[in-house]
Amino acid sequence: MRITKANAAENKARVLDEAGRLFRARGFESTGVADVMHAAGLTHGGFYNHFKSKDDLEAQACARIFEAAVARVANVADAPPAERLPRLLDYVRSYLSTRARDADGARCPMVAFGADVSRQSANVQAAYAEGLARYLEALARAIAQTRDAEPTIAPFLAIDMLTRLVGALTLARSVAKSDPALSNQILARTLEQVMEEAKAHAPL
Amino acid sequence: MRITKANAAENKARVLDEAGRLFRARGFESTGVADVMHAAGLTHGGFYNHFKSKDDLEAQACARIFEAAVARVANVADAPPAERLPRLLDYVRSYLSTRARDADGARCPMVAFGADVSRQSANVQAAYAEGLARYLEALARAIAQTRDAEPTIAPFLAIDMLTRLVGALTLARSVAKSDPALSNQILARTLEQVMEEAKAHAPL
DNA sequence: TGTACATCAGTGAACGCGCGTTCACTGATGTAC
DNA sequence: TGTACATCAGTGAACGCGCGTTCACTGATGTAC
Repeated sequence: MRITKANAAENKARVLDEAGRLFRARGFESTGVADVMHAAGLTHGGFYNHFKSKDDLEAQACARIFEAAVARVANVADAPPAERLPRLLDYVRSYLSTRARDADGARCPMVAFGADVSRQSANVQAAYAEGLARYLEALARAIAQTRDAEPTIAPFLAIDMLTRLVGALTLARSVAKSDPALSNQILARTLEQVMEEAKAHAPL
Repeated sequence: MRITKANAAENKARVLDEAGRLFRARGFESTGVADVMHAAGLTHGGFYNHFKSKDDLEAQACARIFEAAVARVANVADAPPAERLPRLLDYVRSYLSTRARDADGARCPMVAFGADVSRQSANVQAAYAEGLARYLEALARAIAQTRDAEPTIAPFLAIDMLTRLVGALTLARSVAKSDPALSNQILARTLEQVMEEAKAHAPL
């Protein structure tokens, strides 16, 4: 039963969304092609009408996830001037919240895939690296706009902030079930430090 | 052909070492029980003489890896006073080196397993959480000894340092092949920042 | 605009293959006398 | 100390099972006239 071109495109988009969700929640290795297709309401046989291989799906899903992440950061930079710092702080608060930690899969691809990307194919690594570069640019732009001057150091400040966010959320998630007190401590301490740093050089 | 008790214990230790190496290089899911046994020079059938399940192996390997990591950090704290700060700086330099980044598997279990621990069984998570707690204690002790006073904030400083180390090495490893320039930048920037922070409050 | 045919997204069964786990067997070690 | 037997670490084949991928088939859509 052939289907409208538009319908097929919708189906592919739904498959990519479900893949992004499942890959982040269970990892690449533990998520089957059939799982993804069924989550999208399809049977698994049709998978290869849309993707060359599971690898191809991983790479495309990766790119899509980063697009969303970059859009969220761009939302900070694109705000009216007075809103920028508050939005940046909101972003950090949300990133390091217990709610984000306790979600089934990490929203942030760096936290969800971190250790696994370097074990995937070159395709996936390329999609990931391009996504991360874009993400860091967006973050640098957002940070630059919450500061008076020194736009040249913004890329470094973006690295500083991102390493702390990724490290803290990764560690907090990894011990969340077995040592919730330590997990909370890691989140709280890092939130405090990152917020302080973000506000330190903000314009009045 | 039965074997000496001592020999059997040696074999188990060798299996655990190989498991630690392979799990860190390929991840839990992509490392088979048979791979581990063959790496240790044994056939896979005997696996269940030593371990209840693959899960059990993962948990024991995790514990063993953290032991080694804690020992390396304790080596800083146990040094003669004048050697402590230099050793701490050496530890950080080595942790954030391109050599550590380019190794097949990350030596640090937080970087190697980060995202995956929360997908493993409760056993593995418990072993991991206990290991991380011990590691942070050792790091706090090392940091406290390179500072004049304020021993109460050492645990927080340990969290600060560890989140940066883990975040930076994770990110640097994930883009090492596709964007080496960015990868180097992340390592270099974080090294600079962490070193500065470590030296800032050191006694003269 | 209407008709006839080719296309192709989706279906469901089937294929190899690798994995975790089990099992019958071996024979030197450990132990009870 | 020596002997006889039970133990058990290691072997290699076998078991299910789930996975990525392939395939023959379906039938509505898209297209050429």
